[in-house]
Amino acid sequence: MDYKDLANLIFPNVKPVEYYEEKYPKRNLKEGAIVTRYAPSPTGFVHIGGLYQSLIAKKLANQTEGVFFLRVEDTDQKREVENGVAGIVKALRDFNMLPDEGMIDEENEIGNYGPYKQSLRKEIYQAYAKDLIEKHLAYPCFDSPEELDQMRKKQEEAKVRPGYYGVWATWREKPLDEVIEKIKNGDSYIIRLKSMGREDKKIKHHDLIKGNVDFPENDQDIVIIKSDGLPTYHFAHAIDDHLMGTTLVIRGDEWLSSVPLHLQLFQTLGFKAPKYAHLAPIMKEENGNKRKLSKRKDPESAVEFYAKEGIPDEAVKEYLLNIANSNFEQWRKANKNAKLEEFNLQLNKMGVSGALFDMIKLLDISKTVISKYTKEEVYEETIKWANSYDKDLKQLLEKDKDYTLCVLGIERGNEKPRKDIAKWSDVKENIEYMYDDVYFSKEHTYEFQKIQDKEEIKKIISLYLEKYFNIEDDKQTWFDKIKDLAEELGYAREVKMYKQEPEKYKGHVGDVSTVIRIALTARANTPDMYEIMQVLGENSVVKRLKEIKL
RNA sequence: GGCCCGUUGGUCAAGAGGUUAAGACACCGCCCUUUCACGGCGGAGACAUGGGUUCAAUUCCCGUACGGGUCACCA
Repeated sequence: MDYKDLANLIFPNVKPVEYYEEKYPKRNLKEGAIVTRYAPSPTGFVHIGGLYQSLIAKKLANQTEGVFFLRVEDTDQKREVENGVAGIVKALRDFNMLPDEGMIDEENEIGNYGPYKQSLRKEIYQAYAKDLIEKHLAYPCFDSPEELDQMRKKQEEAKVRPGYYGVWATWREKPLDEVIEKIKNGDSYIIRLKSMGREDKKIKHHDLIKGNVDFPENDQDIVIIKSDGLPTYHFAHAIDDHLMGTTLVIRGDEWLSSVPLHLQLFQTLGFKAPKYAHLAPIMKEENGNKRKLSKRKDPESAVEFYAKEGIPDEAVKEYLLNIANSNFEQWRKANKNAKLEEFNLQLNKMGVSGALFDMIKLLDISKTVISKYTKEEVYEETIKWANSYDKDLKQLLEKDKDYTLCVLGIERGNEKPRKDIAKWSDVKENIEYMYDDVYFSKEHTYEFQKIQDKEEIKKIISLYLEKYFNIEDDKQTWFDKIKDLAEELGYAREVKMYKQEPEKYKGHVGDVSTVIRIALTARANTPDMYEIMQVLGENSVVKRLKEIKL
């Protein structure tokens, strides 16, 4: 009996590794092309950090004419969630970030380097594990989880480094007979890597984001195949990214400390290691401390949150790019209408420590993004959102599409477009009062400001209607007439005049126009009143002003 | 605790051995021929800390504090 026999006993039916090396040939891409991936567990939940990773990965692949693929890491069956893959694909689709290769829905995939779902690659991992066992670079270990726990406790008490290494690695050099007997006996076991690393030696790693980082070598005999026959993350990572031709691994920096292990794995398997870029996480502040955005505590950690709020995917991506490269802001300033695709992302410009998530900044970006939309785009996007989250709004918008377009077109499409919509869920509040049926179905409390006297208010409104209101007027005429109205009632026709000699007037034109604005809309703040009147039309304006109950 | 990483205004951040230490968001004030939003102008506000090295350090080195990550048959 030798190690070859042992390997055959453990994995009698797997193909030789050469088969896979041939089946997945080197990719034929141009020099410098980056092959990278997003490799989530199929929990169905996509974290904003996952989107961030994907965005960066996809961008780098696109920039270099490389490949961005989606691999599903479902080797932990306990965490499996139904339709988890579909949830991930949907999130990527919503953000227009579908991969070039990999899973495209729950079951299906595209690309020549699959399967892209790890549970379907079981025998591939086993083939390589078998190869390692043959070479005595891996071995079965029969310690139960309970025994390992006990060992760890002992190590803690003795104040030594915990783990399966050195003298603690009891199954590492057990006599073959004993091992084989246990296997034949049907005992449960796992496969461990036989680590050649030494803790007192350093390994150098150059990370594309974090820079040069030195670690002690890995000397732990880590598990590569679990007792259910599936690989651990580490082993699957090495096999998959080798076979799939990954050149750059972009992942969260919680993996940084696993780099020595991963490099060792690539080396032991005879693979060329990819480059790594470890991303700083997106953080949140709590009680003065920073912590990662949490799935449980922070709704904004879920990609779905943004869809629900109605924040356009473009805005979220733009915000993420802001965090990723600080020169993005400059670029955006110089290229106001350029597409995100045109921005050149650079890994070496990424921050090394986690940024606090800033919703206010996101909303500011979103406002700007939306302000550039045409009224038709606003209409379409709002309907799309309302269809899922606000049926009443959908109905309101669709009842009279032409009218709605006029409402959405107010102060839009010019040099300095309005920026009052930060998310689609703002739209309702912003436009509802422009619809007569909604407007008249509600009781309004008119909160007048400087001019409170009811008689005065009535006088302003009635005089305006009798003498100055004409829907046909152009903007300048309309404007002049408001001034005339103010003047006739003893208000300054220019604010400046009032400020110079306040004692001469009852107030100024702004006070008067505010009365009309509030009487017309029941709101103190609105977009340009001339445009509002034009959209409402003569009948509505007259009706609103006449029927006001003070 | 061991091992890694980090620390520039409230937030995101640029930056270099010698700078008046950028810019964006937020905040405040003024202006923009009537509100709000936009836009313009201006304001307040920062190099965690102690030692070195140096003519000179926020920038380089060491320590301290603080923060983050990691030490599974989870990824």
